[in-house]
Amino acid sequence: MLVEKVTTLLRHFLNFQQLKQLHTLILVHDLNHLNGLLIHQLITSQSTYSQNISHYLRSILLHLKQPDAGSATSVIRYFCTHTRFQEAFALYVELHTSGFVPSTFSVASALKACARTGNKNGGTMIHGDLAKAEELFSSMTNKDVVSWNSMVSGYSRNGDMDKALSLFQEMPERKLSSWNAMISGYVECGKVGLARNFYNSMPERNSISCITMIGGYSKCGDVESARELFSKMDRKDHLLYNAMITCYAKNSRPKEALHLFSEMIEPNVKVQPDKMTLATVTSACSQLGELSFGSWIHDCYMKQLGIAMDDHLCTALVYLYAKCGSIDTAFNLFHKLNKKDVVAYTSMILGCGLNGKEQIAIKLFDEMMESNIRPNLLTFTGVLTALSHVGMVEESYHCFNSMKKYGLVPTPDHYSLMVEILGRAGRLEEAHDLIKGMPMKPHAGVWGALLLACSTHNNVELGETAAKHCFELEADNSGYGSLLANIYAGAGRWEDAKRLRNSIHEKGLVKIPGSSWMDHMQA
DNA sequence: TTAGGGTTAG
Repeated sequence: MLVEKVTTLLRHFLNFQQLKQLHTLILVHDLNHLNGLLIHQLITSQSTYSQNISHYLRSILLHLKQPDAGSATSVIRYFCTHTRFQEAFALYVELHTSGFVPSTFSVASALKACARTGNKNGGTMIHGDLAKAEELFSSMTNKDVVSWNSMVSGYSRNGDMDKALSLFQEMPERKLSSWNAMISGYVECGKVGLARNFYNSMPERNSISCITMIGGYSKCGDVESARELFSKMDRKDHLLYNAMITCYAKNSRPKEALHLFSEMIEPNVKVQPDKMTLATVTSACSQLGELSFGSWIHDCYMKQLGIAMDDHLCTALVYLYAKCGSIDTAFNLFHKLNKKDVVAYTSMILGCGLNGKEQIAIKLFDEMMESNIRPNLLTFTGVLTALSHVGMVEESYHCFNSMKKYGLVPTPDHYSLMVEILGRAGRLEEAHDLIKGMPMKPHAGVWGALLLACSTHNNVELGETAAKHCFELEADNSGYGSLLANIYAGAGRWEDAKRLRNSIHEKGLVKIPGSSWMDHMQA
């Protein structure tokens, strides 16, 4: 009697409070099988993400003695559709450790969350669950397209394209989304050519197929192929524009990104941008140091379109303002973030480090460490840049050496910064030793930093060594020759200086503005 | 009652 009553009630539209009351009823009367329905209603009654609901959903699931796969999948998907991939994956791990038996659907959802958070280790963990899911799948009597697709996407997200392909070929009725899952898998493992073969042989395509391909070309730097596919699409929605604008921005072609954006909003095209478009366009502005266009987006355009701020867009603006030296505005936005993550902190640290606010950059880094936010390679670029400007050698060493604590391997750029720091302090031999001990081949920027230091400290011998490497690595950059000539002149070796300057002149080399070590200082 | 494919920030 009660069961029917609660079930009927659950099929009606109820608000959060009413659903909570029903949940109490379910708990008291041990009507566990109704939890799935309750969870579904809780999710569908919400149009936006809410912290409240999210906590509540988690607690319902985790208090179940045996959470069913359907409910678990619904909640994981709730997090995913609201781009809370970390929460989605964390929930899956929690369920897993409490003995939850995964289904094909829950595995596919968890893998999606994993892929979007860049969590490779998680993918490996789920691999084991995938085998269980496959068992479950083979025992299913009436497999529908959704279950087939879940298996295909499960394997393709896990990088097992052989299995994904054989399942795909076995599928009785392939849908558009099945093809898209295959394309996405090949793109993910860097096989963009194979992805393109699939794309070409598809019976029909939608904008998702095209977006996936553009993303693949973007990742491998093939902007031209991306543009070719983009141009061929006759109906272009804002998602397609977003993908292409992102492709330009990610491949350091910010001008083309802005150009395509202006094309998108032209009166005769008039595709409505969303917050993703604006986040990407803001990023293109940052690359160009184009503050006026970016602040127009912030001050006018968002209001005009009725687009609300979100953390991604806000972070893009934080970096724009910080990089352009408007540290106060950057800070105001930074404090408005719902969640200050590694990207937000790094944006502030980089911006402050570049604009003479070194102490603030260092303070932000400490604050970030105290909040247990894991730094990444770019965070260290930011903090080392700040430290280099104030000449804090021992702190820099400490910082540089702490990278491995976070599983980070310093890149040649980080070595460049250390060489610059040691060089400024006049510790040239030490800088040279650091270069000699590098586990990878130093690029011209590393030797360039040493060469620059040798010129400020008048060290001819080491300067010659550094210059020799620079010439080898970047033969067409005359900046290095000029630096060495200055060193000769400073040491009174006028003949050598003259000889070098003449040879630069003869080769017709023009000093390239912003050589690579300058880029490191200004990037 | 639910479950599958894509694009955003340093």
